[in-house]
Amino acid sequence: MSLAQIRYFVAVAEERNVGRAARKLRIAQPPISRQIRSLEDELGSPLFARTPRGMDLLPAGELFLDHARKILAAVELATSAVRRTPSDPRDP
Amino acid sequence: MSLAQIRYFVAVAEERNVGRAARKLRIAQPPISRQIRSLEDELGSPLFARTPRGMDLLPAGELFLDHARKILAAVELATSAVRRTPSDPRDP
DNA sequence: GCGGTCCAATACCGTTTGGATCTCGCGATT
DNA sequence: AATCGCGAGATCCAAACGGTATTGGACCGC
Repeated sequence: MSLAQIRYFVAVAEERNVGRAARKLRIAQPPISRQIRSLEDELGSPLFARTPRGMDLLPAGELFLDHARKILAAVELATSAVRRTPSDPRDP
Repeated sequence: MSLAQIRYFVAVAEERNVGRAARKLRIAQPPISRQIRSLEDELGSPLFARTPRGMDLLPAGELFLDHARKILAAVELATSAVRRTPSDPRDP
């Protein structure tokens, strides 16, 4: 599992549509399809139901979405925390 | 930033030594050096002080270590949560 | 019913990234 | 002074990633 996969997953879950998620992320559609599938494989259960209109979150997907957001928030918190802490106070 | 980088960082922080961290992770030493350096570059501040004996955590490193552990814990929590939630109750 | 449209999935390719191996340079220890 | 352990750099190769082009399936208006 990679942070990129998690970001892709959240985008698709929010857009309920791979193509829109791709445009939002400024990336092509196929990579997102692939990463989502690979994420599902790794987790051992599908996260979305594929419909002709797009992607519907399954219960497992809803559950994972909560965790995914927490992970991304933790990453942002970590980076901003360190960025605010120069090793030398005269640095910034 | 990648989850691998975070895992490497935690291992080095715990071992205070790149070589030992490498052995623990069953990976070679140079990749870890590179990833740590790339992580520091991305964060904009060094996390370790390089000494002839190994690596000493700087204050920024201590700070990041807390966050890093939380990130990894969140990832583990997310995966185990989903793994416990088969889409079909007859699955497992 | 039939072409058009929108969707995700697949196939293939070029590039990038990541790890392994080998080597060097620096300090500490004796 | 010699050696040992450490992190870092350079290079090579394999794996992963993203992009383009294309396919296949479900719904739409006509």
